[in-house]
Formats: sequence, C-alpha cells, structure tokens
Amino acid sequence: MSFAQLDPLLHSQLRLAIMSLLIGVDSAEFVFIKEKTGATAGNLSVQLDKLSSAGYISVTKSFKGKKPLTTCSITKVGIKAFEEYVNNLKQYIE
Amino acid sequence: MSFAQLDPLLHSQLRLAIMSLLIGVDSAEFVFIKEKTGATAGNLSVQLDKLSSAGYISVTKSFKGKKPLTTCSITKVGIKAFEEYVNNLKQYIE
DNA sequence: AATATTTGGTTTATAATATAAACTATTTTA
DNA sequence: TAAAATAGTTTATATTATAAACCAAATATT
Repeated sequence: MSFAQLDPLLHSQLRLAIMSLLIGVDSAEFVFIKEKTGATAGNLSVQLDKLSSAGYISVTKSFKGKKPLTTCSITKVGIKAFEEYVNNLKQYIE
Repeated sequence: MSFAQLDPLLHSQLRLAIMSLLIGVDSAEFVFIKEKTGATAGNLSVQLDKLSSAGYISVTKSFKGKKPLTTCSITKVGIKAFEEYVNNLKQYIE
C-alpha cells in the first residue's frame, strides 16, 4: 500500500473550498463563504458544523445590526490538518 | 462562486489512487492495483467498473495460465479528465 | 397598518457513495 | 479428497453530501 489516507473531513469539495477560503483570510462571514463557494445555505450550515465539531474552524454567532451574523475562522488545528491533507494529496497528483 | 467543480468520479480516494497509478504505467493488473492501493477486492472491483463505465480506463479480462487476470489501463479520456481534475484541484490547495 | 418578501440562517429528509461482507468459481496444497 | 487460497463479483449496509422544508426577524409593498 503506497497511498496515504486522505482526511475524509477535508476530502469533500465544499469543505475543502471552505478551508481553502479560510486559510487565506483572518475570518469570513457565512454569506461571503456562501457566495464564494456557491453552496446552498443548508449545505454550508451542515459543513461548517462538521468542520467546527472537528476543531478545524471556529464559528462565532453574533449580530450585524439586528441581523444574525455567523463568522468563521480557521484554527491552528485546521491549518495543520489542511497542510497535511495537501501534502498527502500531492502523492496522488504529482 | 470561485471554485471549479471537481469531477466527482475522480474526487474519491480510491479512484484517484487507481488513476494516479495507471497514469504512470502502461497497464496494471488487478492484484497489483489492490496491493498498491490497499483496497479490498470488492471495493476495487466496484471502483474499476465505475472508471471503466466512464471511459476513463479500459479493463481487459483474460487468463494467466488458468487464473483469471484483469488488466487495466488509462485511456486518453481518462488522462484528460485526470489532468483537468488536478488543475481544478490546484485552485483549492495553492 | 397589515401582509408579502427577503435575509440569514437551521433542521430534516433523501439521494448518492463508499465500503466491506458474503458469495462464486477455479486452482493449488495438504 | 478435503481444505485453503486465488481472483475476482454481487449485494447489503453505513456514511455522506445535498437540497428541500422550515423558522425567526427585518424590510419592503399595497
């Protein structure tokens, strides 16, 4: 066996896109991530929860004026996992 | 929306490993692929069928002596799909 | 001022997928 | 000749991704 296991939490198009976005910014709002990824709100909500439960991102719920505001940012654990995933993935594509 | 769609047929650990293997060789036998990928025979059989149905690989069944021998090789269509997948993927990981 | 629509989400139901377990057929070994 | 190994395939199950349905509050419309 000569292929490293790819973290199944990251080997998902939407979650990978989320992580890819978040690794490049300080933080990002739900609506922004939704637009950039093209995901439906429901799907995005579910996948953010999964990444959050794994400790890969932190999610903060507050208000912008009177509207709900969900802000996400990648954690150290998330960065490490993302980097390891990318390294492992390179085995497959290089 | 700013992330390209990743071919779902290739965005699967095992199928990606298979394609990654096959792109580097002329052809490979079932048992060899099974060993290199660490897949179970059942899973491998299913995933080879899927790649074959999509025209990404060609599968030839013959005999080595009196034992069945399944030989696989990547097709032009498969190479193109793999390369496009890799290009799209780079958007996510670079 | 009531009501319709939009915004910003969450929850839940469904469809698709990956995976292994169970099975088949033949062949080799004890 | 029975047992086990080889080379797979088929089928059942568990997981996953995804969107549809829903909710609460805010804004726009008549």
